[in-house]
Amino acid sequence: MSDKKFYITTPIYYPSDKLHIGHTYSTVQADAVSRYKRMRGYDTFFLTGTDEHGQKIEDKAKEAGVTPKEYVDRIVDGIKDLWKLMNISNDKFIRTTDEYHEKAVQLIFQKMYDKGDIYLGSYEGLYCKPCESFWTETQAVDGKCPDCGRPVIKASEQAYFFRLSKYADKLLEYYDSHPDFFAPSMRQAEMVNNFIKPGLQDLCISRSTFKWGIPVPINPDHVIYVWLDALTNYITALGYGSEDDSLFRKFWPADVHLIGKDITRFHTIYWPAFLMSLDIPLPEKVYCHGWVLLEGGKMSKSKGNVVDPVKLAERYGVDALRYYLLREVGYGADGVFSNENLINRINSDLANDLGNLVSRTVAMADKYFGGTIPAERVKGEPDDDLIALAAKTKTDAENSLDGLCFADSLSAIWKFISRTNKYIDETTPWTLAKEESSIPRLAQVIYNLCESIRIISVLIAPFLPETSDKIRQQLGLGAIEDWEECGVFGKESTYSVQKGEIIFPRIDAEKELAELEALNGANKNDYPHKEEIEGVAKIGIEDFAKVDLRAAKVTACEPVKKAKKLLQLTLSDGTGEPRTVASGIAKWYKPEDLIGKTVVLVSNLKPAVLCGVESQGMILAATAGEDDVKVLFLEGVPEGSKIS
RNA sequence: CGCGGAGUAGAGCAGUUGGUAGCUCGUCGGGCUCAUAACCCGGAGGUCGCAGGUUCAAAUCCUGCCUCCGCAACCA
Repeated sequence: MSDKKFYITTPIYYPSDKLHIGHTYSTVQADAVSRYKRMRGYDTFFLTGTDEHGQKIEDKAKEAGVTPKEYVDRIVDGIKDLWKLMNISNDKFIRTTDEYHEKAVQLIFQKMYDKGDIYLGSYEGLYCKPCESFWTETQAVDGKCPDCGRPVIKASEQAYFFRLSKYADKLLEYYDSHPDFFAPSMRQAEMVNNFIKPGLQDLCISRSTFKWGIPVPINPDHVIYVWLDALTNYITALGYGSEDDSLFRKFWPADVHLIGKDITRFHTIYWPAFLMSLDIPLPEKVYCHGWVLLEGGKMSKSKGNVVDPVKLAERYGVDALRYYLLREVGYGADGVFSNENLINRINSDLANDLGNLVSRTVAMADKYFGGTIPAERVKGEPDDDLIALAAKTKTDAENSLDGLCFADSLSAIWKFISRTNKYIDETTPWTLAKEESSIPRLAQVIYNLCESIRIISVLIAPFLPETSDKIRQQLGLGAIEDWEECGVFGKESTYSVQKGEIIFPRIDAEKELAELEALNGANKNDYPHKEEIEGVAKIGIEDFAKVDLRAAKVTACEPVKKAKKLLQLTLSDGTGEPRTVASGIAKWYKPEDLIGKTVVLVSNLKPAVLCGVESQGMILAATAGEDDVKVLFLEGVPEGSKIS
């Protein structure tokens, strides 16, 4: 083994539900890099796992009538199966409920505490259980979580805090001296401007409102709260804080933390600050990839997209799904998933270009030479060009992959695949086969094709491991010895091919899409809101009577400064006193659309300050579509009329 | 003026030391027949968001504006 090491991590996933295509995307990327680094001789450690504590899981387990551990065990099994299915080559799977992790986290807490970076304070606020987040009064007016819209509960508790504020300057220094820390680099400005410059708040790192967590060592009434527990997995997995920390000494610091862009803040601010507090070196790079979006917006069952990675892999093959994810989504950018795109990619890139290239080459070797290419060969015109591109492709693919640009790397490889297909047209083997005298030339052509395909089999191995094996089998080759063999054109002296199954069968796109449509149609219903309506709890008339609804006329209206979504309305509600209400409808209405109209006012809503405007109530509007809101207008109703 | 990103052929994207606008898919036409109705070649299709400016020359630099997106923030 060489002294080159490589340590890469994925986020640890929260096992409250089954994982979806986005999680698969993260993990597949990490897998591709890991395989590549291993092939290049790096001593590689690839970590993934699950973040299993928290109130949400405690609650879900209670609902299901099992212990939290029993609950997560079931889901974690499913996650492990998914990674097995996707051919993920992780070296370790950490669970935050693993004993060594819990012990190490307690030790970490103690170290930070001893250093004076943790203090006991008190936390007051409104708490959203599903999101495990505290909100301030202004954030959660109306008693709803700004994130998910579900009700929040009042909570005030003693809690331990981490002195995050202390590390602001050191963080900035680190960013400046490590220009590659953020990937893509634009995330740096985002974090600095939004969080560090306005002033970092100390971070709450304990809870006493639930039990499902790692106990705070110095106070058993508290459990350690999410980020200190979760982020530290990256070092506890290597044995930090345990008797045997040899892996930690070998692999830390991490070369890449691969994460989704939504958790950038935690990995580029909190995590480095934790490490500074512990006097541990910081990771080299945090790569924040984009999201896999669905056609027409977010994932939703009623849209009818099949996004369960297991179903996709079963239907189209694991490598087809891996290829699609790595090829279709750009560096750090969001990508759109659609069945149609997936099928097109499979057909054109995998079936037509790659699969068919292997198929026609093997078929010719078989037909003209009975499978084994003779030793007597003659070189010819386009050979050098093909060989030159093979060499260039290797460097191009490497450079892109070193920079985590998966799509670019694949794109370079596919250029070579195209060039190889073209080589067949240029050399017309079927013509050569007709003349006895040109048989040696034919042998050379077929040999060059086999060499090209062998090189391709190495280049695609990090991305499509199964396909690489299948191809090599048809070429009569064994396992790949090492990465560098894709730089040697002429490595094999000859080939004895073995015809095999079609690697990527073409998909009849029209038929397939129709079938998917039918599948979705089966569980789609004609009333899209049915589910959500049924999910709302019944209330009595006395509850409804608490809400005072009044007709009110809009006398003035203007946009709220520093707010994109808010309009400030002045209403006449029959009391003679003007009322100011802020409403988040700027996207759909202009001030002049509203002035003079009569709207429905919730008149007894507790006032709240929004962007500097005191909003004394709210007006009613209907969510007509996913991104469409209609204010309810009244006609012929005097101001102040009670509505019930 | 909160911070940042982006607007290039029907779709998805490349393209900054300024110098005839490219790729993939789709589309149209041709070639070939080894192959998975695959492969290869060619055509059509863009006033490079808008308006100014610098320059012999701007998608590329500068200024202003419009639109979209992400983060943050208040969708009461």
